[in-house]
Amino acid sequence: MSAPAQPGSPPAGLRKGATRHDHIVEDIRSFIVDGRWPPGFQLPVETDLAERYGVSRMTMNKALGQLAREGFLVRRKKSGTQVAQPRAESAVVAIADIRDEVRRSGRAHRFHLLARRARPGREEDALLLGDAPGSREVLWLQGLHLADDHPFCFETRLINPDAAEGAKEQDFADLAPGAWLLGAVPWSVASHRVRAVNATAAEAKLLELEVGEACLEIVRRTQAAGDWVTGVRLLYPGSEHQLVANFGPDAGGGPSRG
Amino acid sequence: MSAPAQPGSPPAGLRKGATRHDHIVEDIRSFIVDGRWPPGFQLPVETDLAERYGVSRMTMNKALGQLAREGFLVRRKKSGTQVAQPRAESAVVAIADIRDEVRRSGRAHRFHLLARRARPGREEDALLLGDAPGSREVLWLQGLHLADDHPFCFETRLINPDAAEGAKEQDFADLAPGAWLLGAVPWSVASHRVRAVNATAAEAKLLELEVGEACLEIVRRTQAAGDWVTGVRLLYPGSEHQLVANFGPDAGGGPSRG
DNA sequence: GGCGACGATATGTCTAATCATAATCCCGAT
DNA sequence: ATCGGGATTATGATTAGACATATCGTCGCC
Repeated sequence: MSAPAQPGSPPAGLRKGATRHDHIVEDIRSFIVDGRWPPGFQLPVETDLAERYGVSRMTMNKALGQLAREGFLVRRKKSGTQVAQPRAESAVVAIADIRDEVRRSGRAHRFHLLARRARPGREEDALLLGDAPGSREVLWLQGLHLADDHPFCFETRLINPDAAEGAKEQDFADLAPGAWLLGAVPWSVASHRVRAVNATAAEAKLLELEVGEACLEIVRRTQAAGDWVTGVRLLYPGSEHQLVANFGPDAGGGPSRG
Repeated sequence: MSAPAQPGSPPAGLRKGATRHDHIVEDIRSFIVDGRWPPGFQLPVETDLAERYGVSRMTMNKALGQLAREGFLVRRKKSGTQVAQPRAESAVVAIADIRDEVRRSGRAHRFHLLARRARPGREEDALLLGDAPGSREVLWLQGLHLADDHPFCFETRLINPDAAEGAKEQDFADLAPGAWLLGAVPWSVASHRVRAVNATAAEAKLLELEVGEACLEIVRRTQAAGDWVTGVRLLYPGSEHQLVANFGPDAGGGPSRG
């Protein structure tokens, strides 16, 4: 192995818009991801690196701290800083917004409302909401997302009219309820569940599939201020749709870990 | 609406192990997620907040900067700091390590090797690897992950013997290749793809399903130092398996966004 | 009334310094 | 030889201060 290439050389080659610690983060990350610094590699001490890069210890600390939060480095007092071992074979997959998803593939997005009812909550609503909504009135919707007028996603949704002000007055004829809710609901903390299911006869007809064809089912429950706002089930043709992730060692210490 | 509850009150109630900026981050985040500070809400200026919390501006800056990176706040010079609008209906789903997954459900994990061959690369290998491996020799494996001796996941894998030193000598009879690779490969940057597929007759038999039943397919390609290390296809019974995520507005500015 | 320049303002970044904390090393006593 | 305790060391946290930068308002000129 011998000594890996040295960092800290380029004080001149500063890209515009990049701060010093950004530059250092990218530099060190490149050392790690391309293998020049293997897992377990012991980095020089903070003060040393700071001197090599020509920055103060605070700036170096910020850069190393960020890399540690991202999971590339492990830092322990006295022991110093080491390149992290690859963690479990875990990863993180992004679920995109439907409109963005369709548009990114270069097609036109359209929403077609199939059904809309205001009715009291039922037991079966717990499938979308986790908890039963009680006997309060809920808004129930079904619709189809189209990409270039081709079926893309079948949506079944419950909305809490108490939490989503103005929902009762919306007819959702063309506007997808998800898009409308984004602008109307004060905040959302959501939980998602992804499964594979076989298309029922009705679903197959709507999505223009064979009965029993595998579909990707995403159930999302959205809350705000303790109360549920909406629960939605999205059904994508499995052959067409896919979730993609590109990731290094860690997801980067996101917000809701507690 | 009126004035939301004030922050900065508790200088006394410091939990153990929590730093000051951690405390501030949690405090402000709670204001946002439970709706006391709605989207678009204008926060007091940094110096003001710092004074209220009894910390320096640097510490306050660290806390606000972290919340901004997490996506809860939007900061612009002169305009000040605002609570972010809920972004697209996007989310992030975690893919866990298979052993962890099984063990977390309280069952015993076991791997059963079905086939193992060293052979030249083929065109069809591109399905797992993205690119064709050329005519170099590859290691091809198939096996079944069991939870309490019940089929849990069907695995098909290609390994690059040049990148994974010692792979040729491993027989993988009991040790799952994923677990072995974690300890043998210097680093891995992986890309994942999740789809829904119908079980073929062979797959259904192995997983003890009906033919055509919906399954969750995860394809992972792992690289190290520019070369591919392994490509794997994991097939889970769709009814049994699910991916779950709990998230706020953003995934938190992870490592590989470029 | 419209347009441009300039100043005020809030955040962004960086520095040097200090204290805290945890882990390790090392040396001496038993 | 081993165990314990202090010294050492590297990171962690915090602060006050300084300068940079983007942007919003406003004032004055045309």
